[in-house]
Amino acid sequence: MENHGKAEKILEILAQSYGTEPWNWHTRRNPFRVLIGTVLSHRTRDEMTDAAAQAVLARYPDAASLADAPLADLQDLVRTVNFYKRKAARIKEIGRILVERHGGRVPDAMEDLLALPGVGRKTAACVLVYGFRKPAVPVDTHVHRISNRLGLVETQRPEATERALQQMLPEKWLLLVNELLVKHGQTVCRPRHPLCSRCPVRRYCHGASGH
DNA sequence: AAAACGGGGGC
DNA sequence: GCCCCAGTTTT
Repeated sequence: MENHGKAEKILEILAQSYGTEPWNWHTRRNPFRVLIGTVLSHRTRDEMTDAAAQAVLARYPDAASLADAPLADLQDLVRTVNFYKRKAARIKEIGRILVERHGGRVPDAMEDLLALPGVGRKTAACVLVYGFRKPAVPVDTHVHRISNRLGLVETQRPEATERALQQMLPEKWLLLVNELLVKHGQTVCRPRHPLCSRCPVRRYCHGASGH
């Protein structure tokens, strides 16, 4: 209610500050690309992830080819991302499961996505909203922290933040809320030592430090 | 609820 | 050298 308008206002300001350019593996409505790119991105800076994701997807553009990829080649292609050995095995296994259980395609149900190795709610939400344009909110540590700091939610668990944001936000913002809050979280509203004096939405913020 | 996983870039 | 990072899984 009160927060509906507030959330939208905040996102409008952040969109002006940071732009609305989507992350590159989100640019196509391709659930497979979104899935693989997002799994590779876990706990890894996006500039490290991008080249790896592009390389994998260029050589293995679908589930069937990924399932048959040599593990050593996958490891080599994704060597720049964090947890690369585990992730190489995971995306190969994801390919195998997609072929075996889903006809080689990415499922569009949260429950099916969560059954894939290395896929939690955040990754599943990315696939749903970026890949399928279905309503979902990817909540990572930035989104959770900033939503609380701004007083949009008062939640302990990310899943509660996810539900609240999805209810609060008009559909047009679902594609952008994650990227805008992540960008804000990386540059200004950092986990420690936030740069509140430079914050474009500080007048909405409950947790501003140093006034 | 907290720890483990696990590695390269930036300061 | 130390600290950080678009999470997920396991204890």
